[in-house]
Parts: sequence; C-alpha cells; structure tokens
Amino acid sequence: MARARKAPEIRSAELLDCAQRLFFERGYDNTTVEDIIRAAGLSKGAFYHYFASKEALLEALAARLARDSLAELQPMLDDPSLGPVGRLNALFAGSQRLNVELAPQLRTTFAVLFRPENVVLFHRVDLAARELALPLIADLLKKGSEEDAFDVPDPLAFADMLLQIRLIFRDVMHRALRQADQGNIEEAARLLEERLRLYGVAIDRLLKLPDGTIKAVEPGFARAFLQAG
Amino acid sequence: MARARKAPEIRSAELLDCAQRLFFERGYDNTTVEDIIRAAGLSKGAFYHYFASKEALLEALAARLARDSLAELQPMLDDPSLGPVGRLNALFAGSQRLNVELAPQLRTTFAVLFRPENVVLFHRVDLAARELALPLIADLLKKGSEEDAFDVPDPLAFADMLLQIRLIFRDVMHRALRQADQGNIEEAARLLEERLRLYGVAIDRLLKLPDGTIKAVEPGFARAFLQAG
DNA sequence: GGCGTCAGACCGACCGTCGGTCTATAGTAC
DNA sequence: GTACTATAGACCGACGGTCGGTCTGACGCC
Repeated sequence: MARARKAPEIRSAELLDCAQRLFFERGYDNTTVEDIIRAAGLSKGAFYHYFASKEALLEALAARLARDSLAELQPMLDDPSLGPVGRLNALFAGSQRLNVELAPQLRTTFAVLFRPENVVLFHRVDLAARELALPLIADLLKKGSEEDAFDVPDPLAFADMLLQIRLIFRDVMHRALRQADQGNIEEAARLLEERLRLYGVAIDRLLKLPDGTIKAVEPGFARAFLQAG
Repeated sequence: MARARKAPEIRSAELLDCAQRLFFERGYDNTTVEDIIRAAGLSKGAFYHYFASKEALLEALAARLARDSLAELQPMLDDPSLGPVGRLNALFAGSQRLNVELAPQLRTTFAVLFRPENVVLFHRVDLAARELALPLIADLLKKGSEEDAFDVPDPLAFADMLLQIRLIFRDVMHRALRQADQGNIEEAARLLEERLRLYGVAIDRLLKLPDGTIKAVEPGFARAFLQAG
C-alpha cells in the first residue's frame, strides 16, 4: 500500500472525522476500528499510534465536539448588551438557529445518538459538553443572582440541575424524530415544542422568575427543525 | 457434570442473582457470561436457554430491581392519611430509611454502578425504574395540582423532569463515596446533604411551593449513610 | 417417544499488540 | 552546497486472546 505521510494533527483530525461520521451513522458499538481505518485509508498500527484505544478516540471526539459547539454559543454568553435573563434567552435562540441551520444533518445524528443502544456514545458527548458548560452557566447564574435578576441559592448546584434537566430531550427528541419519520410531523412538532416550552417554565421556576420569562422555544421552531431540508 | 434440573423460575432467578452480584461487584462489561454461569454452576447452553443474550439478562435484571425497590416505596404513595406534599416527603423519608438500612451493601453497589465505565448498567437500571415511577409520580402531581396543594402545568412533563434531575446524584454520590473512602467523611457528608437539600428546594420551586417545604434530607442522613455498618 | 432442560465444544467478530519498514529531517564531514 | 549517516516517529498488517453467541446432542421426566 502506498504510504502517505502527513502531519500528526492532520492525521488525527482525519481519524476523528471518519470516526465521527461512522459513529453518528451506525453508533459506537456498531463501528469497528477496522471500519474507521478503512475509511481513513490507514492501518491498524497507525490508528493505535494516534489513540491508545477505541475508547480514547471516543473521548477525544467528544471533547472536540463539545469544544466546537460551545464556541458557537460563546458570543451569547459574552454579549455585554444583555442582562442575565437576556443571555439565557439569547442562548436558547442561538441554539435554535443552529439547530435549524444544520437540521438535516442533526436529525440523522440525533436519531442514532439517542437510540438506547448508543448510551455510551451519548454519555461521552454529554459529559464533555457538560464539563465545558457547567462553569459558564454557573457563572451566569451567580452574576444574575448578585444583580438580583433572579434568585438562586447555589449557582453551581443549580447550573448542574439545569444541565441535567435538559437531558429529558434525549428521550423526547428521539420520540419526536420517530414520529416525524412515520409522517406525523404535526404531532411530533407539537410534542417537542410543548416540552421545550415547559422546560423554559421549569427554568423560570427554578430561578424564581414569572412563568414565561425564559423562552426555550420560538413558536414554529419544532416544525422548522423537523421538516427543514 | 452432574445434571441438576430445577424449575425454570428458580433457575432464571438464580442466574439473575449471580449476575446481580457480579455486575454490582465488577460492572457489566467486566463480567463475562462465563463468569455468570460458573457462579451459577450452569453451562452456556443453560444460560442461553433462559436468556436470549447477555443484554437481555441485563434488561430482566433491571426490571426486577426496579420492581422490587418500587414495591418498598409504594406504601408511601398510597398512604391515604397524607396529602400530596406529605406523600412526597414520606417518599424521601422512606427512601432515606432504606438507604441507611442497606447502607454497607448500597455503598459498594453505588461505587460500581456510578463509575463512568458502567453507564450501560446504570442506564438500564435507571430506565426500568423510571418507567415504573413516571406514571406514579405524574399521578401524584396531577392529584396535588387538582387539590391546589401545588401548581404544575403538566404533571407528566414535570414528573419527567423531577425524575431527570435526581440523576445528578449519580455524579454527586460518586464523588461523595470517593471522598468518604479517602477518610474525609465530614466533607463528603456535607456535600451530599447540601445537594440533597438543594434538590428539595428545586422541587419546591418547580411545584411553586415555598422553599423548604419538600425535605429531601433529614439532617444527619448523609453522615449516617456514609459511615453506617 | 417426545419435549423441556442442559452440557460443552466450537465459531467468528473484534480489540489491541508487536516486530518491523519507510521517510523526512538534523547533524556532520568535506 | 552536497553527500552521507543517524534518529525520530509515522505507518504497516499478521497475529493473539477474549468473549458473546451457536450448535449438536444427551439426559430425564411425562
């Protein structure tokens, strides 16, 4: 086989790219190391030159994903023209915009990622995202509490709980996607949007804001996401 | 090898018993089918006669665990002398009592179950518990809302979120157990108990009750749990 | 004799290892 | 500047070991 040397960063990025595509198409367990190196045009030896194990590759991939997606939302957290409540709302608005933009790709990714047999993959990605997001959200809550924009007894613990609650959407989104696949987009959109709205209400209540202050969805988002592309 | 025939229910229960012990000692992935049948004194053939796969065994085990532990808490949910808030508090009190009673065994189980590499095992058990508990909690919230004991816009969705938030204790408990193992019981108990208290506050707020209404911990529980036995 | 129950040899998929090859670059001699 | 050598480290692919799962068939109870 023709040997093609490349810079290490390029190679490992290529391996991560291939792994990401395959993991999100078939899941972690259903992707073999053999599959990944075939896609990347490399050998077993090269693979284990870059990653200590298949698991280590997953960890690196999760970290990269978390870093990249958080970078997209960082601007909303830093926007000086917004107060704490405004930042939270901007965060949700930004994440909806991203979701709609990438809807076709995200839908297939989610459909795999949220399948029960892919817990390991899901959990790794969530863990990495959580580690990065937790201090940022905690800081937001702390600032907001100091400015009396809302009321939280313990910013870190409450940030932890907010991030935890969002995981109900693993199941909710999975159900919505299945329903949409069966042609029942209206029903699926209704379910997803209502649950997002209630998530907003939950946050309102946890922060002692009036119901409806935090808008986790704009009307029409779920429908746009489910049928975009 | 001497053949010993037994009633199917006995046999499958034996397999579940052995699997449970082994899974909770070493984790799911680190327990082989070989290990289980050796412990049960059975053959591969017998194992696959009772369970279609190792995964199916895990599912059955999770269902049995969920059923058993929910049965312990059922009385609190049915107690007619209590109002909705009282039932929630009784639920927490009952689960604390159980935790302290079984503390030594639960500690080692939790230590394994909550390790990151055992997500699959954890997730199965949680899923089974959740499926059984969700309708019961939703019903409790619905009743309580109808009686104006508290205020929830959507009992099912809110029950879902309450059950989701409790999963922060996978991580919190894991950290507390590690700390306690390193001799720092005081610090561990403080962390665990404070987080439980804040969980109670979170529920208060979600149900629009005054902070402190729901008592997810009695003072001293964490310490009792961490050093019992 | 037939069916439920069980034994254990066997299979194949995969992860990870290991000895070794090949190429780019640095250093050195001239 | 050129040629030659030495070193690093990117890369190869056959092989080993583990483990979930299958298959053939036997044993015992109705």
